[in-house]
Amino acid sequence: MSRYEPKTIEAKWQAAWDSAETFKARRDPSKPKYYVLEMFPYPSGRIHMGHVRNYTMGDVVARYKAAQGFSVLHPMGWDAFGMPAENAAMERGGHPKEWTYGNIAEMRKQMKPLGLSIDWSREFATCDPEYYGQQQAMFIDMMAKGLVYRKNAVVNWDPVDMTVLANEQVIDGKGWRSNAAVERRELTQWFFKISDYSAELLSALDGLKDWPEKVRLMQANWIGQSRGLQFAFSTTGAPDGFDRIEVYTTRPDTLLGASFAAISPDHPLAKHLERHDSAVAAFTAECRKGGTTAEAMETATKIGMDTGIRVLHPFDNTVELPVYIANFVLMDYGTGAIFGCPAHDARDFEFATKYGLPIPAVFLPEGAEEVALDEAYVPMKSERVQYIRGFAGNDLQTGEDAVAAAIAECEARGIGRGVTNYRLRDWGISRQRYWGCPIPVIHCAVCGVVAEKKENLPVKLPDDVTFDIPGNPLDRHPTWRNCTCPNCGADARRETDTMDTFVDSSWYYARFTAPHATTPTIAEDADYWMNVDQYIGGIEHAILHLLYSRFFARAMHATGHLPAKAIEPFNALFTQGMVTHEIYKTTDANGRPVYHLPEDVTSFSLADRRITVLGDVPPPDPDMIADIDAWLQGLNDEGALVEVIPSAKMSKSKKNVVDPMNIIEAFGADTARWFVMSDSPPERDVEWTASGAEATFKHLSRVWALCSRIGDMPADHQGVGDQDIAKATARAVEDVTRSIETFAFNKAIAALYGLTNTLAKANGSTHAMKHAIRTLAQLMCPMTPHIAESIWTYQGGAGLCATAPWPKADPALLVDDTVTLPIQINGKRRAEISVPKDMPASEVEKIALADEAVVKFLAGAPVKKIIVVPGRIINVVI
RNA sequence: GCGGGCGUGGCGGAAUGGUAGACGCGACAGACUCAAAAUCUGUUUUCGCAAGGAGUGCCGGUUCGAGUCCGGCCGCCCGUACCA
Repeated sequence: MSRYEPKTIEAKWQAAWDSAETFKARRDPSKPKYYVLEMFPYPSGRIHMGHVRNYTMGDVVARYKAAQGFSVLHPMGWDAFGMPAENAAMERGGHPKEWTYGNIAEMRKQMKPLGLSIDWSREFATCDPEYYGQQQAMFIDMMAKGLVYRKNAVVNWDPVDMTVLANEQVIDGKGWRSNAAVERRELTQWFFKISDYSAELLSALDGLKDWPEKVRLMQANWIGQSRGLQFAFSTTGAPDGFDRIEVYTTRPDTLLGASFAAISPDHPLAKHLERHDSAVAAFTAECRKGGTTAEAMETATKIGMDTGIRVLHPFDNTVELPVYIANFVLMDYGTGAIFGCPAHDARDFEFATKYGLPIPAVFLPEGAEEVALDEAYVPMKSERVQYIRGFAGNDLQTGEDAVAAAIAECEARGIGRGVTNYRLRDWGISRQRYWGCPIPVIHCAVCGVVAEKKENLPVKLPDDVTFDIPGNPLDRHPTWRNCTCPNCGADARRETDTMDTFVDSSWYYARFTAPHATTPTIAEDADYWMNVDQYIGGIEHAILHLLYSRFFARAMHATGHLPAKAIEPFNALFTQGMVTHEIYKTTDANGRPVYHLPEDVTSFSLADRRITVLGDVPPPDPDMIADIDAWLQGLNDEGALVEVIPSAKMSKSKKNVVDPMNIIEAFGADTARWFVMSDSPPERDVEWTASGAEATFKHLSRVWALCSRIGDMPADHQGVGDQDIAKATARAVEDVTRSIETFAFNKAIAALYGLTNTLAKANGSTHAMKHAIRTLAQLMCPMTPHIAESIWTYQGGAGLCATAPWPKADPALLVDDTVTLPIQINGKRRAEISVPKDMPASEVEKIALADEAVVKFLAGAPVKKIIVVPGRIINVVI
């Protein structure tokens, strides 16, 4: 066996897998199936270490499950629509299509050398007409089911990208991609009725046992269920048509603490008033101005304007409350109007204090006397309080009980009704962009909005477009835009909005089960392959992508494209951490930071200092160590001292990136794969270090050398310690198996180091050594499949290592005949003894008490108690 | 503010309530070498020559026994927010 040359063997084995179609997913009713999916990439043009980590994790699971005898589906595709392609076209010319498919080809070329066990025959891009045509078909089906609608809506308008953003895409008042301050505009938009499923999307979270608790919580908070009372105030002095104002409250138990009512600046009453009253118009304009930027949100003070209108308290018509327009009341939550209870709401308190409104307390801490409040008293709803202005239930009760009693009482009196509210809004999917899935509808002067006929699908994007003017090229493309009505044949006009790219990624997992079908899915394939057994991706998709996918699976079931069992499409979810790297920074003459690529700096360890300098500087003479500073001063610009900023997410602007291609070139894919799986637990960030990568390569070289040594052993070599080798191997099988099952890849790798070290020191018989290293190859195969194949073949393994059944540990080898038991005295470890594993506790006790060290420690003191945990520990209490 | 997570050697991190620090990095020493690199063999929580102490952010509790469970602090990270 020659030297370890990853390049040679990796290309060789990848070709062997290809020609054997090792990873082709086959529907095999005789086998259990396993569907592993990693979140598919956006084709930005280059793969990064995050991709390597994500796809290696999925690959470890896929290869392991295949070895366990599952029929595995492990596909790959491209989330290929979206703005960057258009931006590239605007900046550099060219066409989004060419840019996208060029990037896909480039990234596929970079991904293949990783040796992932992917069924590439199922590959597709969401911008393939074959894919988005089926998406259009489903859109039409969803229209028929009433899951799609159009409405005028105030939307978040991104002035840079010139498009509408969903609420989910607005972060701190800024566009999630452009980072530009979002404006408000009113447009007619297409929506998916995700809110129909609010209650179910929330309650079904409980069933997702194999999802991270964190993700379930984030989704639950996003859906935002609340229970409260909706009721109407009667008004006095209001314009015609506004004799009632509906309000929603989650604290109806505090109704007798009401001191004002407030409506949103976007409330219909406010809009009516502003048309007739310039002072109101000025005020509402003021409210709308702020409130988008991050600082404005932080510093926003509560402002209000008394409309002069009064409402009557529902319990007492003689009590009148003023109606304010207030900037902190949101139109799109509840009814856009509130009643203010300053005593028990911090926000209302601030408002009432500012405008001199009364602050009557409704309840007090248990046992307290009524005193003037200097801040709002807002106890937990689970806390018991003393009601002094209650109207339902006991005087002493918890907030929860009081709310329930208040709702019941109000319903009985006919004042309002209990309502469950959700924060989740319908999903606005219209985008005024070119590079997306066209919404397949036609606007006809006679028939109105009509769905395109399915036989005319896909509604393909036109190729002849330009991006020299901002806005949507589809809008100014007459031959594409003009069409005939599918209903009446009259001249009509195509919808020019395209779909949010989150729609594309909301069902790709289902499409992988039948990627080239002429319907969105095929029942038999979906039945066999769904659900995704293990989904792997970044935590950044905890809310949007995963919530939309959960909705879409339900919609696909409702429209007959997925079986009922697939409405929760992802059985298990794993969210992996990022790959981080140090940042190397110097400062230029103007004091501005300058960042340097990892390959452009050199680090040394000198005494207890770590020195990092620019350029490829040879390490200092050991004699200089005494005077490092003098040595440093002797360096020119080339060797300037570099500031090292620890562990940050890899980012091009900070130049702390390591190109996976360079690593594969230098050390091979197996090294890259092993390194990203070692050290850190997969859910945490992993720091990429050059020394770690090198150490990995050295380790794989050692394994290679070990394989070579075993291969050179004479067939009749007897050696010693075969039993120990068999035990160490069985132990490793057990540990690696359990670790992979629990996603503890770092621990699996630790166990593999352990077995390698044992074998390197062992001198067993040729037979025992060969068996052990073949097992080692199999255990390494999910992580480092190429070197595993070479070892497997070299040591006489049959067929491909990738298709060999996963090794099983002989349980007899996992238990030792003798065990070492530590002896504690009063909980402190003082000695240890070695005893046969099934020695009765009474015997163990005797031996322990007779132990020399124990006798010495006891010093004759009487033993109060002795605890023997079989096979574990002995504790003597004195 | 609210919700969640996490605090263990120089570093990344192990540890079903049962020998704290597996495994890796780094460092140190030795072998090989004219020398260096590579490789191999050791050592490496800390105080102590040793015997023996101490030790998992801090304080307290439960337990024969606590990194692990409970209560209270401190610190860091993530998510989220005028949600009535």
